[in-house]
Amino acid sequence: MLDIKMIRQNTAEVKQRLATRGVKPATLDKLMEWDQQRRELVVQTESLKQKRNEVSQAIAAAKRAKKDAAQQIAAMRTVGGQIKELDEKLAQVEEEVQKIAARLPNLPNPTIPVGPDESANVEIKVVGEPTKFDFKPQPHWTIGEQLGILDFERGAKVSGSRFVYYVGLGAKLERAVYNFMLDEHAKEGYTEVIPPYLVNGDSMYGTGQFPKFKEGVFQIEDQDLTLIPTAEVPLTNYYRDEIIPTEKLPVYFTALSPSFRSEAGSAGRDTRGLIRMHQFNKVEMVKYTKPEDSYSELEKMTKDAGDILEKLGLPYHIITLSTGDMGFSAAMTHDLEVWIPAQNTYREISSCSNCENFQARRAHIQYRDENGKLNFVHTLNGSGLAVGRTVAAILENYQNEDGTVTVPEALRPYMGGVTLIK
RNA sequence: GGAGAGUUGGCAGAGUGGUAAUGCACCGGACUCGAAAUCCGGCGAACCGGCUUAUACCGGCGCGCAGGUUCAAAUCCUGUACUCUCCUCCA
Repeated sequence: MLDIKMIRQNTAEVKQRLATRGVKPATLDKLMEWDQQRRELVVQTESLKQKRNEVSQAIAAAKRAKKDAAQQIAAMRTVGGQIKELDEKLAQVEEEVQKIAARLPNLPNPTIPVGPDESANVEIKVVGEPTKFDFKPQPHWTIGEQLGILDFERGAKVSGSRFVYYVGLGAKLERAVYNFMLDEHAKEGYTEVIPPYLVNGDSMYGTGQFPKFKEGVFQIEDQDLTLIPTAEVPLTNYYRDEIIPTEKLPVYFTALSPSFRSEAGSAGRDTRGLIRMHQFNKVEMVKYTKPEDSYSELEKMTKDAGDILEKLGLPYHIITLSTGDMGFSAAMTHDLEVWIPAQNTYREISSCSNCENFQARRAHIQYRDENGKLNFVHTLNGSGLAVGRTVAAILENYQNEDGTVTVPEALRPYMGGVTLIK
C-alpha cells in the first residue's frame, strides 16, 4: 500500500512512476478526486460529532441536576440522523478510495530498467556456462519417467494436470534438495520455520496477493482460508499487526513449504514436466529490516540464493526485472534463472524482491527508530530455491547418455551415499 | 461436534447507559555526590482530519471485529473471530 498522503503531495511524480508499471494516470486522478471528497465528508461529520459530544455532556449535566433536557434531546435527534447519513456516504467514498489504493502496485525503485515487459530486463551476472553434452540431452520429464522417479500420469489421474508423484529416489532427491537448502540457509543466519499452509484473507492482503490476484490461488469454499501460493505469505505475516523490538532487526526466516497456484491464464504453457505445477515445494527466505539496510540485504539474499545453485554446480544468470515485469509488491526484483538444457534456455528458479515498506504498510509491521518513533520496516522475500525446478535442472544438467543421472556432490550426504540414479 | 468463561492503554486490572479508575512500566521535575526509595507533574496506543515548513495545538475515532437500539453505548441487543476450561472425537 502506498501512503495516500504521499500520493496527495506528489501526485505528478507518482503518476509518472506508476505509469511505467502500467497504471493509467487517470486512475490516480480518480483516486485524488475520491480522496478530496472523503476529506470534505470527514470535516462535515466530525464537526457534527463534536457538537453531539458537547450537547450530550450538557444533557448529562442537566439530568444529573434533575432538569428537563427534552428540547436538547429533540435537537440532537436530527443531528444524529445527519451524522448517520454522512457516515454512510463517507463509508461509500472510503470504499472507492480503498478499491483503487489497494490495487496500486508498489513504486518501482528509480534505478531499475524501465520497460513494458520481460524484454526490458537486464542481465547483471552470469555464473557458469551452459552445460555441454556430446549427445542430445533429454527433457527432465523423459528422464524422470524412464527412471521411474517421476509419475505424471498417475498425478493426473489422482489429481489432474500439473500434479505429479515423486517416487523412490525421485522423492529422496527432492527431500535431499530441500534439506540441503535449509541447512545452507541456517548457516547464513536464517531461522527455520514451518508455517501454516492455509492462511486467512487478512494475510493474503498483507503481502499483496489480495484483492487483485484472487484468481491465482486455491481457496477453501465457505471459509476464510487460502492455500498459500508461497511461504512468503505466512512468513511475512508472522509479524503482522506487531511492533518488532528494534534489537531483533534484521529478522531472517527460511521455510520449506508447498506452494499452490491455480495457474489460471497459463493454459498451454509448460504443460509437461515440473516447471509449472499446481503444487510445488519451495524453500523461501524472508527478511524484515530497517529501511536503510534493505538494499544491502537484498544483495545478500540474492547471493544466498545464487550460492545454492553454485554449490549444486548448476549454471545460471541473474537479471534485474524491469518495471513492466515486476510483481505487485516489489520495488526491485532480481531473478535467478537456471540453465535448462533441453529447452536450451534459462528458466526462473528464484525471485528475490525488496518490497520496501509496501507490505509493512498493508500488514502494519513496525519498529521504533532511534528517536523512539514508530516506523514501518522493510520486507524482503526470495526463493532459495524452487525445489521442483531445481530437481528438473539437476535431472537435465546431470544426465548421462545411458539415461542415468549423476547426483551432485553436495547432495550425496543427503542421499544416503547414492551417487547415481539409475 | 457439545457446554461454559473470557477479549479494555506496553503489562496488570476496575468499570452494566452519561462519555475509560487504579497499579506497574514509561517521560519530565524535586530530593541526592550519584543511584535506589520517596514526592510532584505528565503521558496511555495506533489511526484519521483541520491548521501547519515542521512541531505545537484543536477535533474525531478508540474498550476483539461488524452491525443494531438510543439524544448518548466499554456498558443493552444481534452476528462473528480468537483464546482458555470441561466433555466428545482424533494424528
